[in-house]
Amino acid sequence: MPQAENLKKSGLKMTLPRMKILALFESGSERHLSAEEVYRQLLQAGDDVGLATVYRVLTQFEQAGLLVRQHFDNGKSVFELNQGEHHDHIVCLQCGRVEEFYDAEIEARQAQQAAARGFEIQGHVLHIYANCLKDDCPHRR
Amino acid sequence: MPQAENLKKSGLKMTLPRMKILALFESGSERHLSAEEVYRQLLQAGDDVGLATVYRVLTQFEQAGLLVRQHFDNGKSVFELNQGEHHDHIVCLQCGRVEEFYDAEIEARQAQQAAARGFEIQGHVLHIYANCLKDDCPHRR
DNA sequence: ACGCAAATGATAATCATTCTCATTTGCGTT
DNA sequence: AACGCAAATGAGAATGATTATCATTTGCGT
Repeated sequence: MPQAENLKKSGLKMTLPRMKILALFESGSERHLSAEEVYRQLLQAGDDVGLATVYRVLTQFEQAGLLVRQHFDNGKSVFELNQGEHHDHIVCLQCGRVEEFYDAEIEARQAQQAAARGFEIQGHVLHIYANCLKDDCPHRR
Repeated sequence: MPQAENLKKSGLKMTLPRMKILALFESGSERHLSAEEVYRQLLQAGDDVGLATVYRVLTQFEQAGLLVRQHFDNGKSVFELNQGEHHDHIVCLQCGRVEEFYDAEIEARQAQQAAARGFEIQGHVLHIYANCLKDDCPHRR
């Protein structure tokens, strides 16, 4: 029961809502979920959780390092399982496809830029917006 | 009167609130302003504008390409004059201070990463979140 | 100067998220 | 296996940023 282990390590009790929420991400039909989506999926599954709890738990999981939060330009944010390695996102403007990438040089340069200005870097967001050239992507302009 | 030209080109009437708001950015004591900050500065200057108008006008200016909007992870967004050249942002999580930077290597790497995955890059968002070490920055939470 | 669509300002509404607090629950201890 | 209590929860109120509504005002072409 790996999620239980993770909860314990984070100093969080193994409560029903927490297990359910973590299970949602780990069963992972969808990798990225907003708080509202988590809430709706739990309700549909017949679980009686409060929206406040969903927000609380997601935030705790983020702080515990179990989840990573992504804020998008439209003001919404989604969570995804933290699978260890940091990555950035490239998003297709046409079809919404999301791919992940990691570039050590980019990471290093960011650290340099921050340090050079007297900032202690806490994190960053790098979203590349693009058009993908996949066959099933609707390429109208 | 360059701002008047810009307004006309955008199909927007040359109204008092719009001139005032644009002038704020062009006189540019501060480069990045939130809607709330624009509102407060106008009130302080004795101009009687409504907050709704500020939001409306900022959005219109963004659509007209006069301003660029930056969404930050803390939920706030700021506007800055669109001066053509691209740059990224580093934001202090404590005091909200914003600085700009540009790193050619980061830009080049992004292009590579996108191309390697078959994406035609259209744009990107790179926000570094950090704590600044300035004296007037409230380092309590 | 006239008229009318466009723009404004005051306020209500919305949306995502956080807070409050009375009740419930997990879990270490008997 | 029941007890006790801090931690966690759920319902709803509160918040903060932004958007919508609508009666009044204003820019600007005639």
